[in-house]
Amino acid sequence: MKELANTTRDIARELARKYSTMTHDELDILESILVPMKYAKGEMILKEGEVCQHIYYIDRGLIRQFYFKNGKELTEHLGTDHSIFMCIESLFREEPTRLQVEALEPTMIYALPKLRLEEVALHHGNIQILYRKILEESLIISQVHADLVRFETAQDRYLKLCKLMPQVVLRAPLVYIANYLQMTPETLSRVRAATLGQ
Amino acid sequence: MKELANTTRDIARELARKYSTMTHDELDILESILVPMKYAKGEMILKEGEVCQHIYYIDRGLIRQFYFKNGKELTEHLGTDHSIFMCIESLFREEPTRLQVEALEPTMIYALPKLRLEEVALHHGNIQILYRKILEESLIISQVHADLVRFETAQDRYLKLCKLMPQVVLRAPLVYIANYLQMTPETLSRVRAATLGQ
DNA sequence: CGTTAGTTTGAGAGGACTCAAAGTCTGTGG
DNA sequence: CCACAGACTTTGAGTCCTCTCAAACTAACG
Repeated sequence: MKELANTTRDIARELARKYSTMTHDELDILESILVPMKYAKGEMILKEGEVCQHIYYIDRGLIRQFYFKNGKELTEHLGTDHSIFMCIESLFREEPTRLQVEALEPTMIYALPKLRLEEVALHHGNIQILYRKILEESLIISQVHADLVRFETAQDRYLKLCKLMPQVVLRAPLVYIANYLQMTPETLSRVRAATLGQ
Repeated sequence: MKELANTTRDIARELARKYSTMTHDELDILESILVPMKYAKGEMILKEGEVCQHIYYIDRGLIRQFYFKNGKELTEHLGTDHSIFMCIESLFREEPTRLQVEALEPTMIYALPKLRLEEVALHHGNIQILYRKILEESLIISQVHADLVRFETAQDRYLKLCKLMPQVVLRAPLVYIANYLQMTPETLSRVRAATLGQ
């Protein structure tokens, strides 16, 4: 248990450093609301119909968020070490998700419960700022992803993703990368074959 | 001037109602930081290279956000009455925008200066909540738009936009709607011709 | 070491693009 | 109030990228 507690503090520090600054008290509070969660490869982190109540921070691992559209599974997001994800509509509207989340590797997550985070944000300026920065960063990421797929050929989308998220490209199965880039697995396979030199 | 002040209060109430609740004091503060701005058709609201310092609330009018990519103008967003927009990367990173904003109709805007908003959010819980809800809503909207263009034919994208933003479809020039939906103007024109019955 | 999931390769079809030209609308000035 | 210039939209023809369907191949896991 000692070791777990230490790690939780590490993550609190990591979050503080990335998104804000913290007094010792605030760091204690942040640490106290973090929830460590461990998932095996293939395990579901959030299933359709559940309500998302956390902002998730991936310590180590790989996840995909996906949903069904016209009977097909679409990949909304791929996330890896040291990044944030959440099921936006479910989290903020407190409704059941359409977005499901699956661990593609053994994955260690530290979750911030939204309700607790909002409580402490009211009285602790730096945590308020942390929460806001997390939302801001998510907005920027969604904008960058939108740009990634806008008016680009399949090949260019892939090459840009390689630069933007090299870890994801190396570690995620081709099907999900293809899906995330809005192309079929066949097309991505051909793009890769054509790209080998570059 | 009397009339302008009244209108500013109206907008403060509108924002309070949409995004949070407010004490009288908080409503006064919110009103005091709102900046009314008026633009003629075709006028630029934000030019490339300027730093976005406000969250904009459209009282009446129509705007488009666009940027250049591979020498072409791409429409990132179309916004109309009673909606929020901002140049996300510029606003949060305090960098010059790549995103420009143009008024497509005579447009009345009330702007929230980010710096002032952050100041008052630190000490006024309801304004903090308002700010957060605005960010949350923006995230949801960007997700909905991402879904709109994912694995859909040109025709389906258009039909869905008609349901989602009918005012925009009625009032914006075809070129920008086409661009926003990730198709050429020619394609949208053909889609419309094929859709007349429906 | 077999079974199944995941990836590659092939052939053919189709949606959306490009380039080009004609047609229509809008607003300004005579 | 009409005429004209410029902007916007429509229509056409041909091409190409990506999709679909199908089958072979490879890798991963028990």
